[in-house]
Amino acid sequence: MKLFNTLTRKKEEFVPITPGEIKMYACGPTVYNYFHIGNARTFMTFDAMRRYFQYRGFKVIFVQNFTDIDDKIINRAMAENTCSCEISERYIREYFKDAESLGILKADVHPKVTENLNEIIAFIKTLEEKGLAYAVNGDVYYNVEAFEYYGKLSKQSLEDLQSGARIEINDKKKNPLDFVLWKAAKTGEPSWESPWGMGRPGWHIECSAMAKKYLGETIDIHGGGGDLVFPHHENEIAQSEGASGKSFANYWVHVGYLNIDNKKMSKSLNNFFTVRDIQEEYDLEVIRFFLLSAHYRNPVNFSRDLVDAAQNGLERLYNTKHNLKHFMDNAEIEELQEESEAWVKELAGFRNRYIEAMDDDFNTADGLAVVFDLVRFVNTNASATSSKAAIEEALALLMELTNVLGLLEKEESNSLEDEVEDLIQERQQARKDKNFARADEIRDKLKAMGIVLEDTPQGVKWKKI
RNA sequence: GGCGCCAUAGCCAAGUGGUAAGGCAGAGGUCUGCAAAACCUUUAUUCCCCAGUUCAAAUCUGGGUGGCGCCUCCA
Repeated sequence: MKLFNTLTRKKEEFVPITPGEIKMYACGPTVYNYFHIGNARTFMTFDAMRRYFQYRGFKVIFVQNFTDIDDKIINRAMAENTCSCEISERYIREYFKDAESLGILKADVHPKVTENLNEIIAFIKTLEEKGLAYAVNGDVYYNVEAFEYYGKLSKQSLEDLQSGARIEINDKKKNPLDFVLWKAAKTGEPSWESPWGMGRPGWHIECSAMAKKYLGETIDIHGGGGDLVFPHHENEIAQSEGASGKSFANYWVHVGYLNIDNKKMSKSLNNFFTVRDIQEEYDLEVIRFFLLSAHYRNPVNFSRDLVDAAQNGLERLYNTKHNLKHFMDNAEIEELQEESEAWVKELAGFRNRYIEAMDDDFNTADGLAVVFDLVRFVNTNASATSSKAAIEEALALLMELTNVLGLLEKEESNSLEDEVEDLIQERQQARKDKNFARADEIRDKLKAMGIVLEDTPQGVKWKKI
């Protein structure tokens, strides 16, 4: 299996620390609002990667944090005249709702900053003892000049970074690039006791502390959105490797941006759509499919037209699933027969091609292309006259390859209201009587109710839209 | 100024040295009472431009052009 590593800017053969096991950490959201679909892309990508690793037989331990103490949360709390805990708790709840709609499974651990203060403080103390951090009036800063590898992830030297620095002058810092590990409390803000006085942690330290607590000093994969490379992940490396003297993460994985009109969707540009917004118009599985149809490292543009196209593509997949189920329900031959045996043998080839594509740096676009090839193959070969065993195998493979990506998991209800059943019956009779006007009338009526009818040699097939 | 990414059909998008996957949309056809779904055929002698390396380049090298990102909170 190959994975692109930001640290080396190359695709590398993936070798876990412990054979068969993957320790994975992804930076989660700061919970002060619903998350936008740019965030969604990152969360969904790591969810899909995790599922794929599991599919390939790895035991995966996946940690994704919540940043539940931060300026933005505090500001929002003040604006709403409430405590920051109320804001963060609310948006953590909302995170899980949106995540579920997107088919994102819960991580093994979702640690919160506020529940890991001891670990964070201990971590900062270690850095201080090692001469990598210094306290000034209740603040504690990381001394970037004391860490010789600072810049190794972003491939920038300290000098280069400084020349382009746009950060504000702060006389407390020895170097403008020094970043805060602990902030002295301001009045009215939540704060915790520490050796440096009351205060709260800086943003970067939390991930170092929590990754260490839940996964150990060296982890296999650390990921996040591309905008975290610098400074967040660079700072995490400085903290974690400075403290342990060991490699922090062997593979750094970064997800490309989601763009609007070719511009990065970001909170600061205010050009974002929240997942909540989109959900009003689309089933979020469409978004998942849309995002998966491009390689995770490439930028993706977001527009209604593109999502509409994705919706049609996903529908093709669902149609095949439903057609196969329909055939299965109507199959007359149970056991595998010679005619089916021939094409069932070819099925495994699609799995192999799929794995080959996905093993190459998680190429979901290529993987989905294989799924579509399978769909054509199955649509061509499987029919109601195939044996049930054969159709079952085809359906199982389709489900296997799509479920890995979190697609086609929805099971639709197979019951209809009596009124609808009656109408379908009436239409069948009308068709028998060649009263096509009445038949079409009923079909239109049902369509208006969201039920689409298909006449097949095995009877009427319907689906809800 | 430093570091980096991207450019493939009407649209989206794989492919990173061996002669252009897949999806959407469009056109024609098969099936159907008509549809729907599905299937078949069709849509890039060519991969932003120029030069070079090579038996061979969308893929490698150099130079352009255009777009984007990080260096400030952001997934």
